[in-house]
Amino acid sequence: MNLPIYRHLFNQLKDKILRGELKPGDMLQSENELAQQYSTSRLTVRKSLSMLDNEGFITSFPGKGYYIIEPDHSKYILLFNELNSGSKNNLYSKLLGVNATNPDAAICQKLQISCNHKVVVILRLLYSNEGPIAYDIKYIPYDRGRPIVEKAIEYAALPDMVAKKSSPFAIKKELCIYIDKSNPEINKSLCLHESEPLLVVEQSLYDYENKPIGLGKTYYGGEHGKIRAYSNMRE
Amino acid sequence: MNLPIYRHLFNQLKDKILRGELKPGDMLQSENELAQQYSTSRLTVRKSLSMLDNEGFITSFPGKGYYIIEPDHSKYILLFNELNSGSKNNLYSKLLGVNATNPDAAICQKLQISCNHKVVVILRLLYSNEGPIAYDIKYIPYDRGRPIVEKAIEYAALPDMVAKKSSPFAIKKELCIYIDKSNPEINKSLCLHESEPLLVVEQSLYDYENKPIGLGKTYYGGEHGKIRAYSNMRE
DNA sequence: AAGTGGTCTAGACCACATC
DNA sequence: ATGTGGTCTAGACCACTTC
Repeated sequence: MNLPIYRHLFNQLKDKILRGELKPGDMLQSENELAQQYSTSRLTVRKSLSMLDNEGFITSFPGKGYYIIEPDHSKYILLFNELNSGSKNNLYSKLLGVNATNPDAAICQKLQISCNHKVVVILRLLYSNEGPIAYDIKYIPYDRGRPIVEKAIEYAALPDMVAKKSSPFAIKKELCIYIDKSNPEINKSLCLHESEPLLVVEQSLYDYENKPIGLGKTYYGGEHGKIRAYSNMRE
Repeated sequence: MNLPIYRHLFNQLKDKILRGELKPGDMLQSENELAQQYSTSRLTVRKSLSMLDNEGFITSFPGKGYYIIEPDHSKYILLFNELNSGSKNNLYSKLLGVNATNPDAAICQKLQISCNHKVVVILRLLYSNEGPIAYDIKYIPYDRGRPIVEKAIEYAALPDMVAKKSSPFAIKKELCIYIDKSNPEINKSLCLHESEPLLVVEQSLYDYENKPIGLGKTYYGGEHGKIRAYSNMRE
């Protein structure tokens, strides 16, 4: 035990919120009142309150006070990495092919390039000990001096393929999850007998000026197509 | 302009990180050094650094210093509300039916209740000006004094239906996205001619003791089955 | 022993909201 | 005029790491 004062106050206030004693819209005591009650300084109280703010429980208005927030129930955290599927099973990756081609119009549009712009296409099969899991395809515009190392191609997730340049923080990502029919190529790789609807996770990567720098599609077969997300409430 | 000092320092450091001048693993200058350089106090420096910490750029180790973090490229933010589909189109809700029944074994298992436990089942159709979007079904265990108001049934999202008791913060959510075939009932509502694979968003709600308090499934027809998520990089 | 971050105090001045 | 939160100072002591 022997928590720091700010931790103690934080826990007490958070508890009141979680138990419903403090409801959305309610105003908290002022910083000075809390400082007196807990026999501490204003800074220590502010530390507790800023933590509650960071975790989405309260906001403050200059000259007015602190208020309990109306929680946003639509927000979820989604963890997605095509090479690390929820860490439930070991996932392996096998390179099926790499080539530089002119992709079709839909891909060109998504990458915001002209149709004669060369694109590196990387095909991979993702599988576990029990068999194939997903068919994975990446499109990376081929330009400037951006080398793609062989090892990266087989064992890297999309962000790590393209984020070599500049900073790994200067990257924006977008995910789109939808249904698409499999094609003969995918059927063969995933051991499907006929064309089936598959769950597709499409990953778009942009640099800091919003220029597309990579596009990935992962087609999950049968029972493997389950994407999960969680509320970000602290443990 | 005239930003506060801590804001100024925060921006400068964040810029260095985004431009790649500071890379993952690099150590920052010490609090005292930064305080001297910016002719300010240690507290002001600490404010900047704690903001960078909160936004996932750096960590600190007592006795050692501050270090740039290896960013987690698998983290996404997913916004889901069955009644507010990305705010692109106005979405309406029509109540198809409400009844209290004993649901099948799969539902009972997910709600962790016995098979003779009554469950309130709510069926809704979600549609826009252009036609039906999704078929929505909720399962809420019927027990204790938890009244469900009529208006809530037609116009509320699942978290708002069940979070009346205690605090709206004391709720854990889980989302699972997968493919399922439509049944005749769904076909009729969504104007489908035959059984089709649909994108399903399954929402599980738990109270603070991890007891299930609600289950929702939303079946999206055709082109409407697109779920998006974004990296949490600021603005 | 010296330097680092973690916690904390006792003040100060400001812009803002309320009355 | 008073109270509120927002910013900031100049100290202090502690536990920790490194040398």
